[in-house]
Amino acid sequence: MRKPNPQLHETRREQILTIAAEMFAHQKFHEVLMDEVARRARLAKGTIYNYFKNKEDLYFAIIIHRLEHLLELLQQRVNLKMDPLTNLRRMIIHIYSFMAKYPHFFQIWYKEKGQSRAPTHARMGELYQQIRELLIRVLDDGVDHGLLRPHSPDFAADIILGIIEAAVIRTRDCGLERQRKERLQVYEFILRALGTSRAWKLHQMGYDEPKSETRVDEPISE
Amino acid sequence: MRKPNPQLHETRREQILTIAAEMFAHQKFHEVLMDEVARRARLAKGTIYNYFKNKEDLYFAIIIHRLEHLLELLQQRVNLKMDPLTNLRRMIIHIYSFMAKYPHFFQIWYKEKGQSRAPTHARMGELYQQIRELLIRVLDDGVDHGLLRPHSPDFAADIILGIIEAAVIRTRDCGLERQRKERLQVYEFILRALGTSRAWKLHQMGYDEPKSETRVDEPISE
Amino acid sequence: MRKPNPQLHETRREQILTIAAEMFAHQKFHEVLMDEVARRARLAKGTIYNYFKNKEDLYFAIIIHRLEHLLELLQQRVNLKMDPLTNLRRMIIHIYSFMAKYPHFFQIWYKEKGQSRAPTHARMGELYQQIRELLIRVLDDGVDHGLLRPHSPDFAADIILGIIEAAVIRTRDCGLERQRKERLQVYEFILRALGTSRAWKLHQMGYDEPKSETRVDEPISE
Amino acid sequence: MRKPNPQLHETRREQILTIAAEMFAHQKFHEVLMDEVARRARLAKGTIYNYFKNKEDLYFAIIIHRLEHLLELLQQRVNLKMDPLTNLRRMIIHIYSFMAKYPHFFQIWYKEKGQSRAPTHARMGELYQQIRELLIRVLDDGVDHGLLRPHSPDFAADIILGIIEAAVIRTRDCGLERQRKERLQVYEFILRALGTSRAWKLHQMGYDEPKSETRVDEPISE
DNA sequence: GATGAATGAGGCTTCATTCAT
DNA sequence: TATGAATGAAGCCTCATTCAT
Repeated sequence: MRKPNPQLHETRREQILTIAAEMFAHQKFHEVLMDEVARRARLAKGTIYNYFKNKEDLYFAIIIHRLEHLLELLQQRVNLKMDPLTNLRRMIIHIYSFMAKYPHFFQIWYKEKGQSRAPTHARMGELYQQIRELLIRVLDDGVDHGLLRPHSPDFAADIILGIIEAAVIRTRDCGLERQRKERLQVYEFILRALGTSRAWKLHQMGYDEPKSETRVDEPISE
Repeated sequence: MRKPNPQLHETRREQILTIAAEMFAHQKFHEVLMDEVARRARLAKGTIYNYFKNKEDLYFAIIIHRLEHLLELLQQRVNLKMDPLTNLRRMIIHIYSFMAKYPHFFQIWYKEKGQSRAPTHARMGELYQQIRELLIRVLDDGVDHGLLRPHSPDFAADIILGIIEAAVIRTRDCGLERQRKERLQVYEFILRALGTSRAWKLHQMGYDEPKSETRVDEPISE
Repeated sequence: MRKPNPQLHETRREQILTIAAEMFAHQKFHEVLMDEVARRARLAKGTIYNYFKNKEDLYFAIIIHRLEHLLELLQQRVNLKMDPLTNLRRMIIHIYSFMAKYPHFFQIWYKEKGQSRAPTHARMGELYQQIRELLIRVLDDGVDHGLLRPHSPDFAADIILGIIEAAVIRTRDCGLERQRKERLQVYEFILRALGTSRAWKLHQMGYDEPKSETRVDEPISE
Repeated sequence: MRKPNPQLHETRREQILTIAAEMFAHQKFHEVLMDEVARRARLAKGTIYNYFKNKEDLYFAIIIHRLEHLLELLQQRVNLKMDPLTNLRRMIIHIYSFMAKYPHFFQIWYKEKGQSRAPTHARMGELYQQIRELLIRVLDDGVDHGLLRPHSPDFAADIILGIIEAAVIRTRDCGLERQRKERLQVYEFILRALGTSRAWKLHQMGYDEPKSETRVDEPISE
């Protein structure tokens, strides 16, 4: 018997996750076959079941896995002690980039969100809430600093996420340059809707786009 | 001699459509059983297949059926010779109301939109485009009248639909009063983002909300 | 209520029989749909059931109907007081022509014959036996007249029918001229196998082919 | 680790083939239930589908499997450098024996042959042609050696196969001894029809039946 | 007699999951 | 841990037959 190798185990798990994510994104749940998942992962069917309890478990693991990464990334990039507009901009840019980078994951999430029944998977709901709350804190901070007009932050947060989603779908098949423009357009759209006139001036002067920010265009390492 | 009765045929078809729409909205495709559809429609299993070729056909018939109604409604309510803000407001309000009224249909549509592969059902794509084009014409008209700032109408149309979707999901389980506020909030959010200062003034003076408009709160007869 | 019209009833029945025969000949039993039979007969599905108890009844009715006609024909054409070779020749020619003319019927019969289980339909077995017995009587007569070598008439009868079947299948898609040659070849093959040298000489002198015989090439009226 | 065992796979396939062959021979296609096939094979229903794509595939696999065995056997037993009469005799005897031994298979083949539409299964047509061509070569050889009268070998081949079929059906329920006589009778019938007088003499002297030939009565191992 | 919508038993087939190796 | 043949519950769908009109 081989030594249990947690490293290898995690790698295999991720492989399966990646492959399955692509499949679930393109096909309905019932159209994705465990046989095919195994075949593409170059594993025996039974092996899949060493890593995931069942098909549904695999399905939700995909969403959770990605959401955890996204949350982690956002927590790193957002600093409530910094400029609120920069934070808002980063939220938008990173969520957009993340969704565009993992369209497969995103589409699954997108599908599940539309499902109204009680949180299909508790952990998924939790993560979504955490991302949403981070955005709300950023928005509140903007209001406090007189950069965003007073507004319902709940409403704004949900609508912002909706806008990003719509933008990602729109530019699903576009190149990076086009996507970079799109996410800027999204930011400006939101700034027009929520920002004070001061915020708009600052934006036009480039104060919400520090040089260091340029890194977001780089591939986001997982 | 039993006469063929096309009237009855259409009625039956609609009955099945309504019942199935509810089921597909609450459950995934593979969770909806044709047996159960038949049971709820108080019909024999085989009878369903006299009206729909198969399960998928039934599924897409639901989407198409509702989209046709929505397009018809919008075409009735929007008049390009009238005030552009009123038209925009009506588009938003009616799309929102329609989606809120037929959450089952909406959720199916919402799920299918996320699917990127070639138009699963050509007719569905057609109808979506027609609704989108109507919205674009309204936006262009707004720009021409100096009520909306110059902007990319494609971008704006997709983002507006995304916003409405997000708002509908947010208020999915709320009462009518709450939903009425929500859709107004959506309109104002979009007006802030796209409107000129003149448009905002007109809105605050109520020029974009003629009294006759109140009817949209009434149930939309099918 | 219309007067019951036995004439019309029989006509309808034959129409259905003819159409169904063609279908059963080209497709397996389970591939033939009552829906399709009705459609081709330009009748409602239920109407078929006014003429035939069920699908199997229709199926066997086809075979029986044709076999009755064939037997009747053979009884008319064979006269045991006449030349045995002529009778044998006529048996072969008429069975061949009948099978070639009604390939659909023939193929059904052919399929059923291979089925070993107890006479699927008693009447069908009866008719087959009657045809076979007529052939045996002709063969016996030939032996009695010193035209056929002594042989087992049971064996010969079955083998002759097998030869005719094989020949019909061979020339299934050939023209009338080709088929006329084929059936002559069959007769000669059998005469070589069973005939005495005297029989062969008579055949070559044309004694077994009186002029009146030419009529067999004409369409066989039903 | 469970090794893939191609041997076992083939064995299972043959098991199913054997069981299904019996069922298809006794019942019509639509009367044979896959459930029953599985039950008799002592396998789960789904397992059948690991070996055969569907019911039709299983059906044709039966025919093809048997035809391949028959062709192989004939190729072993026929040697064109040897006496043509012996070869003809062997062809007849082996085809007869094979059909009599595998009546189930034979009946399927018999049924399918009557079907005129384009080769339902290309491989089946191929195999049939190969057997037929082998027989034609034997007949041609006989003519070349002055043992068979000049004749159309196509006609003769088809008629010979038809005769054998008819003989097998006749003796379907008879014992081995009776069948042995029957196939000799078939050979003699054909020799009378096609043979020269020299051939008949050689036959009566036993030159076409070398002692080693008696083995054909032994069970044909599969 | 004619019609054809409705019926529903029962077929074929799928595919997630298990488990002996 | 890995394998993949076997499992069998359960789904979709068909289609012969009925029966109210």
